[in-house]
Amino acid sequence: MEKILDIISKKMEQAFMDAGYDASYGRVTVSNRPDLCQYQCNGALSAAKAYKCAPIQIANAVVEHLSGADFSMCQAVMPGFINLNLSDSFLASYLEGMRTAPDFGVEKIGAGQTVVVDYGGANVAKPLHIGHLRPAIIGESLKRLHKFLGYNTIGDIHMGDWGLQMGLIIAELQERQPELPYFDPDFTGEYPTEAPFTLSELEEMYPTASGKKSDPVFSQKAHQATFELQNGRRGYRAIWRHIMNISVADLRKNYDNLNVYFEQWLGESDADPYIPAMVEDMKARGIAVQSEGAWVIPVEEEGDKKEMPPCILVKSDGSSIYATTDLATMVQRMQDWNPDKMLYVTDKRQNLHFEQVFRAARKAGIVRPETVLEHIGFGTMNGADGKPFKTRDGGVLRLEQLISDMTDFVRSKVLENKIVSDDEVEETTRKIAMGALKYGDLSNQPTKDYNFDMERFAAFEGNTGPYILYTIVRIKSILARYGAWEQLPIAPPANEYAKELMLCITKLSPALESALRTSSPNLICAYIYELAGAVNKFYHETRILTEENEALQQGYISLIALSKSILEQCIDLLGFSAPEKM
RNA sequence: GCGCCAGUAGCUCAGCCGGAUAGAGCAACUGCCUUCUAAGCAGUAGGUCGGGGGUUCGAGUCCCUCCUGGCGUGCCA
Repeated sequence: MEKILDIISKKMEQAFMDAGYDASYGRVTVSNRPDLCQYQCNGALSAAKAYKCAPIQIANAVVEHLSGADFSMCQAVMPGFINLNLSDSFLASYLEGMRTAPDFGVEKIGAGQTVVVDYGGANVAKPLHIGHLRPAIIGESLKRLHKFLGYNTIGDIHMGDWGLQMGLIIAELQERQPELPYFDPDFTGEYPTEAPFTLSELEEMYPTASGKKSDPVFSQKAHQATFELQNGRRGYRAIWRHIMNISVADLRKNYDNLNVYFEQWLGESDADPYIPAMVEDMKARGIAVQSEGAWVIPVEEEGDKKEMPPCILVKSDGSSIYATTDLATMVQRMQDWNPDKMLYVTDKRQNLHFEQVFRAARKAGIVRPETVLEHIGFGTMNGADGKPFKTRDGGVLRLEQLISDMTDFVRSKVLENKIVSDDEVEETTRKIAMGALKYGDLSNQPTKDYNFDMERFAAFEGNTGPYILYTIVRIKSILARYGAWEQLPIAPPANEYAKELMLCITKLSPALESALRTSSPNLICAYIYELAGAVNKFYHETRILTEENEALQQGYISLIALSKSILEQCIDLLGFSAPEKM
């Protein structure tokens, strides 16, 4: 469906032309003075200079040429604003269009395009910690938004599964259990199918090994093991598969728990096979040059304001680096999926790195010239005190722990309210906790640092996830009591609160498109906060179930039903869902 | 040094391509439950939009400059 602003802008542009002015002045915006009007056009003000006359004259002339039953009011006011109100019938028919169209008539602007969202960054053999929360939540939301707007979407977790960490674990395992067949170079039989360690042992081994990096002997062994693993040593590959199996199962469980699902579980190891040919090609074509012992891709460009260090492709010791892996991953993605857009959701401190990699990719022709490459650099999540998040003993907080803290907090509130039956407490708690956590994160601009304050996120008032959920639950409750509501058409607004709500509903498309364009799920949050507010005002001022005029009541019901559907759709884009009661 | 980002109410943050009176939430205070869930609604109070210049009919928004904070700046990811 065409957006309302586009519909009225076209009419306004036509009116400007009919009045003898350039159509470009006819852009209409949502009013910033809702007490005066619903929509406004400021074009007469900017046109005044070009046409050397008073803005009010232009506005008056334009209003003369505006026509149609779509407006209940259009007037020119000093110094030259053009104020507009939609007619009730137009509003109702537009909403009825949204109600009956698939996906509320939101235009599929991404149809035919493929986007890859790279948003995991989890490391194998290391439990997810608090730092993995933002990429998971933001990435999942951006992926769902793209999908809703018609893109073919591929979420790729891009695990860290190939570096020194693997060598460290292998070296550590060898010290503990040297008798294992994996370490016998002459072993030719089948390796055990059972891993020689459990998940918790694995999680303990890695930090232990990591702590021994300063020991030159151990460090040498770890580097050697990494090298041999990457060069295909049979026993080490077998250990690696054990680590992967155990670790991926655990990661999957944790991401499932967050309602985060990846289409692809690829990692750095999957990019590895593409590296040699890519590097050779870049050397041969002169894209990569030698510098200070390394092979680098110069990426500085005309007009750079800052120093742009080259992108290092091969380190001076001959090994590859994260830029190499990222470029090779692009090769794989272009070859397998040929995406039109790639989004990287990582910490904003990697901004320069991705700037370099993107430039290198374009220079080397790895991606098409029109392929969109975007780094969504998110800010740091700090503790409630504004300082980096630490546990009491100074360690890194595990993601599981954070979720369980939030869940416990929410559960006590749910029990306190005594609305939910005993057997539904857990499911309800889980949904509210997830809503609180995700909304608390996503309602901030992704690029900004923010403070994680459980008290505030799970507070059941104000601009929070639970407030949105509560709004949905209230509507559900009424609809359940009312009965069959699915076929009821939208009626013209019966009161001011209904009209406000209806106007708010029409802003769905622009809100989602802005969110996509700027990669900002917080715009979805802002939209549903406004929508929920409009619903609650309407709810408070209008008696719905006791309304005796049947036509009026049906209009109320269809309106809140549509509101509920949109709210539910939007929170699904944010990655959570509403309980039945709360 | 250079670059990027931020600075808006006591706190946490919105503010779209420059438009009319800078908006929410929290905290504080005040009303509204025998009526669809009060996790709600309504209201009061709270601002030199970091400072100073400039452009414009009009600046929180654009330009310059200064101050403060965070981050980055060739072989970690």
